[in-house]
Amino acid sequence: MTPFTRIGRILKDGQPGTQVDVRGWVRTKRESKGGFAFLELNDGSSFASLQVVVDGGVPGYAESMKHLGTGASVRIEGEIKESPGKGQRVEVHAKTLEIYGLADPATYPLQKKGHSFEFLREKAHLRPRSNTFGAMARVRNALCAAIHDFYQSRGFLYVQTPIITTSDCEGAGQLFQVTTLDLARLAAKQGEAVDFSQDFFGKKAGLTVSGQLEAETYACALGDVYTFGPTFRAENSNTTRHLAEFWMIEPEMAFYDLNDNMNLAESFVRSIIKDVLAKCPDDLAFFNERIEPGLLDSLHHIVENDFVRLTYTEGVEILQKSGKAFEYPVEWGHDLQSEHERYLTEEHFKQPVILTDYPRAIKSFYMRCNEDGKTVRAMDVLVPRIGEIIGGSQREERPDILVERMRESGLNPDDYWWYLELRQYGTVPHAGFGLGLERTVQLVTGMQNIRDCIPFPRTPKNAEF
RNA sequence: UCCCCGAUAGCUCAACCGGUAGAGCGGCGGACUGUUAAUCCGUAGGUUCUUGGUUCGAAUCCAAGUCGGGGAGCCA
Repeated sequence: MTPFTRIGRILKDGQPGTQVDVRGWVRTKRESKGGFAFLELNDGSSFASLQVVVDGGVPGYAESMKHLGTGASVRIEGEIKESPGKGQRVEVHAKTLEIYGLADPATYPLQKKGHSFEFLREKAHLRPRSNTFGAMARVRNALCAAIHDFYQSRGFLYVQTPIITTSDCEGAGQLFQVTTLDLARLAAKQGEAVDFSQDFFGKKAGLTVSGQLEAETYACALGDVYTFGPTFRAENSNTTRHLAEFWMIEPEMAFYDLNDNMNLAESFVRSIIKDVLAKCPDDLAFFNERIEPGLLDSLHHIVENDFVRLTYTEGVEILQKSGKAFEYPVEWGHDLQSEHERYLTEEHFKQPVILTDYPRAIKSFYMRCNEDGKTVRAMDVLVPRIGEIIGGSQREERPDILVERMRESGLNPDDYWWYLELRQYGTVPHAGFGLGLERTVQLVTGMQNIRDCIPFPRTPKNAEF
């Protein structure tokens, strides 16, 4: 137990007459020269702040009030009382006021009034002190807890897959290179090939773009596993839904087919949203009111209704019959454009959609080939506003076909010798998928930009902090 | 990476046809015995993103660059 009380607790069930010690940061100060002041104190334990009434009789009142402003950190000892004012059940009447640190109002960047998210991104070290980012952090935390709960309660093993990898070309995105070689010296020796045998790992290494291949090895031994860690893509992506560093949850299940995979994905998404709705009502009410009107309705709708499931081919037919003038034509064999996905999930079905059985030419080598020879057992979960939130598939467990698909994709099977051995020794049908954590935070909070759904976003030209 | 848009006070923005910059908020000073983005009065605050060009004169027009936003692609 801490020697002080967290504000969320006081607001929830603090009883009038109780003596408390609270510590936090001043959000606003409303001063009356009549001899008292109101402080809004926030310590991150809840969305709402605590109103503290500081009477002129509190020791050091005049000196404290002269300097105290938004952003200052304080300790207050006082008594909980019923609040006569509107907007709060209880408040604290201070008996003592101790200042830990002042925040010069002339230079402190956060004002009482709202700031643009662009501005706050440049103040990533201070933005958690704002309503929006405090709420985002609590929702993100609740989501992470819900994710672990979901898998732990189903007996899945949490497996840590490597962040540094030497399997180049895992099939998704560009790798950030990891090296201890002296790049300046190499640059001076232009024209000569780089000798990676001299590098730290003895070969070219990079940051992982997916833990899937390694997760498969544990699924093919222990049954149901999941990874939950950072993922890196060195793509020059400049959009509201891409990050160079993001977090991904990748469950991988032995003896699952595509249908089992879809069932898990759907109950997963619905379950974690349900948990966050229950755990973060105040934060979500704020997002619903100030960030994305209609958010709560749309989240409840997702929780309470089945996802629509259809094949890629059926999706293409719906799009072609829609009569909608798309910027890009819909043609079987081409990947669906954002506008197509959005039409399906936002206009046609108005709820999450799981698309399956994509053309094999546009999907990764590890996805299981269908008997028709044209499609693979892939699945994408599409949600309104965000688009793709999950990508997954039943994996190709037949060694000969897998090798054929690698060659088809221009990969050298020798580089994947250990992955192929999973199929040579005791191969099993299995499936899995990847859920983007930040896209889920976007979905749940209604935040427009994924850069505001992670504490310190990494995007092209941005790795400050 | 491509397309479009933008960069002016601490923040959000305005400034007509090219004539040396203005508001709200915030800050500071003052008023107010219960406020809730408090209110009211006063006040200070500017290398108009950078470099170059056109012009008697550029925040304004042109070029390049940098950074930011939206859309697209890549995907989660």
